[in-house]
Amino acid sequence: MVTIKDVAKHAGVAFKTVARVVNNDPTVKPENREKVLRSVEALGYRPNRAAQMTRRKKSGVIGFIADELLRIPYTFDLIRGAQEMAWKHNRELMVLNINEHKYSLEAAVDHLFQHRVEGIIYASMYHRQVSLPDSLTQIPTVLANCYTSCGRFATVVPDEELAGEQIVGAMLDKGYRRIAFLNLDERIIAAQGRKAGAIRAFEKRGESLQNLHIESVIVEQDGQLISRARLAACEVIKQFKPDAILCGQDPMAMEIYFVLQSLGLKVGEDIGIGSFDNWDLIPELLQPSLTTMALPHYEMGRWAFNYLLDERTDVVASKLPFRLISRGSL
Amino acid sequence: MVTIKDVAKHAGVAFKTVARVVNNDPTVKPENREKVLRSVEALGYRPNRAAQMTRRKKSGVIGFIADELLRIPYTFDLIRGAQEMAWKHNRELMVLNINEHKYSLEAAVDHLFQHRVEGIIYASMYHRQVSLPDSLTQIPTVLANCYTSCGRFATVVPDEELAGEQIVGAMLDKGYRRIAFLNLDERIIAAQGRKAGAIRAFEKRGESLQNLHIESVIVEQDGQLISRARLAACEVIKQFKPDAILCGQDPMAMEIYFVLQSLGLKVGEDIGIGSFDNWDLIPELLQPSLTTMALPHYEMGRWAFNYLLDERTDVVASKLPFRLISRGSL
DNA sequence: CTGAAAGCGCTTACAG
DNA sequence: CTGAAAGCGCTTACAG
Repeated sequence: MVTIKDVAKHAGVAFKTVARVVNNDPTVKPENREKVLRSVEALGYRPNRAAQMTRRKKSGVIGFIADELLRIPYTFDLIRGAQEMAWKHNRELMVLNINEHKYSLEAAVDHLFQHRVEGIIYASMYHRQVSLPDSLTQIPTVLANCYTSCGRFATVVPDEELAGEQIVGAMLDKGYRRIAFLNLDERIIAAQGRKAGAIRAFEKRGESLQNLHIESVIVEQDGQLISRARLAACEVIKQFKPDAILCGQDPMAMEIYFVLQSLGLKVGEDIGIGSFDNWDLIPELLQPSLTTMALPHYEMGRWAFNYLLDERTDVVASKLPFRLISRGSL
Repeated sequence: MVTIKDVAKHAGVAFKTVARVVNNDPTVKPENREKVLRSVEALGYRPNRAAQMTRRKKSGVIGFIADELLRIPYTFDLIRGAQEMAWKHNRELMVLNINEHKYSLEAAVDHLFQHRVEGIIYASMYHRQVSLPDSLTQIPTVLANCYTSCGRFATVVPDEELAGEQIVGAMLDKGYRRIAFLNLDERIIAAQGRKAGAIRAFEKRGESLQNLHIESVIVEQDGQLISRARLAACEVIKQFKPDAILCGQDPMAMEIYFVLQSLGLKVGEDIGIGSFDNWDLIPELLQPSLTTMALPHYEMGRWAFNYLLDERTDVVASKLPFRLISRGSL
């Protein structure tokens, strides 16, 4: 590979001058700069990042540990958000996927330490509590889409409660009066927050809570998710008679569309449907297309990166809002 | 940060001895090895990868360039496949997402060269032709899920034709006789191959091609994908009267399920449904669940990495088979 | 089995 | 504005 010395010889200057040009040091005679630039071009020189890192004693690398417990399409936006910031600020993002079988979290952290990362983003694929090794306290660390019980790390998570309030508020504002919320498992933090938000929306508007039915229809049993969404929808329609249904996630909404079609009910006309996630193609593919609360994964990725970039050390718990995407189902 | 010299002082040996222990050089007295290991543990020493790379003149890094034209959930398996191999062989995988707006391909390649990558995997998110800068010929490069017209690079792609033959063959073997294939845009290589495979399945079994209807129902117009899947399904059911429908992708199959339900037809009983992709949750969420051909993204990621690992230079065009996932719809 | 010297490709710190 | 020297934390090559 061509080095700084090769370029120097080719350009007829000292290798230090080449280093100056490559690092945009302004104190180089324009004439020499030109010469060097031409040689760089001619030889195809590119600085050796490993050597730079060694000498500078700064890696410029931020580690990103992603747990792969679930495979949810939009979660990749967390990585994307961080990566775009990294690119913009000329930093490296070193992404490591961990999962129980293949790599331990410890091994991932060790790996990142070997690369002398200047900060670590630990991101969970769904909003939940995690527990992390103590070694992470040695280095600036942010948690994205998750939190620890110890409370020693800065975190950024979706504002579940606000999301619940917003979507239910939007439904009420559209004139829907009787809302059935088919929620996720209430042991999940998301389900708790959204439930509280839904109730708050009713209370703020002085609506009677008699007109709000909340029920968990996806529950975890023995490590498996069991959905009784279709059955629950049938029952709730018959007994509670909602004029709108709020679904805990878009895939569930898809199932509800099937139920409604089988009952001869038209979404957006006979009954309104709202949901959470903005899950891949599903919202656009349904007819009518699905109004849903998009998770702020991209924004969380950015937030986490910027926290590290700004060299912050405050232990904040930042909550980012969802984005209401209005389509035809409400 | 603690260095090899700190450890040496702490252990009372020469720093070279520490290096030997860290690199598992067997020619170290067990006694000294113990001493060093204890000091490594006590001081929390971890080798500095940048310094190792600099001196070894080997980066151990493989670059992975991912085009993000589309956001298809399972495409992440391409990265996963490569990453797991990298981990296993103690290599680094440096993943760079490119997209038209943010980073140019050139910039990504330049970035990878700065890191002295020992090989590059260029992966496309859907099977298509790409064009790549000449600079990539300077370094071992494999294309995954894509190919160039120049034919200078090794490639690994899904075997579209075999997939078409397998799924249609499976349908025929189950006793379905009249099959409507609602294909993707035929300008897409996947659609071409699958069509040829479907025809071959009929021919191999001596079935009349009168009983195979193939039609493209998702087409690109002005850069936008237009799906007329629902309409086309209605028409084809009325006119061609198939006993099974093969869908070009799982999201389309979902739409067809809605159509069939509205027509009072039961999937798996009145009519069989097959599909391609194994797209995220969709196949499992449909009732009955969807039989589909899973794309070999994970396998392509592994294949590409192994090609580079084995230091191959042959310009092969490897085709990997899909996996038939049998569920309730056939 | 161990160690002192030289060197990887850069940057830092300093002299001119 | 330019350059020679020293050094980053390791590995290589060699001597003992």
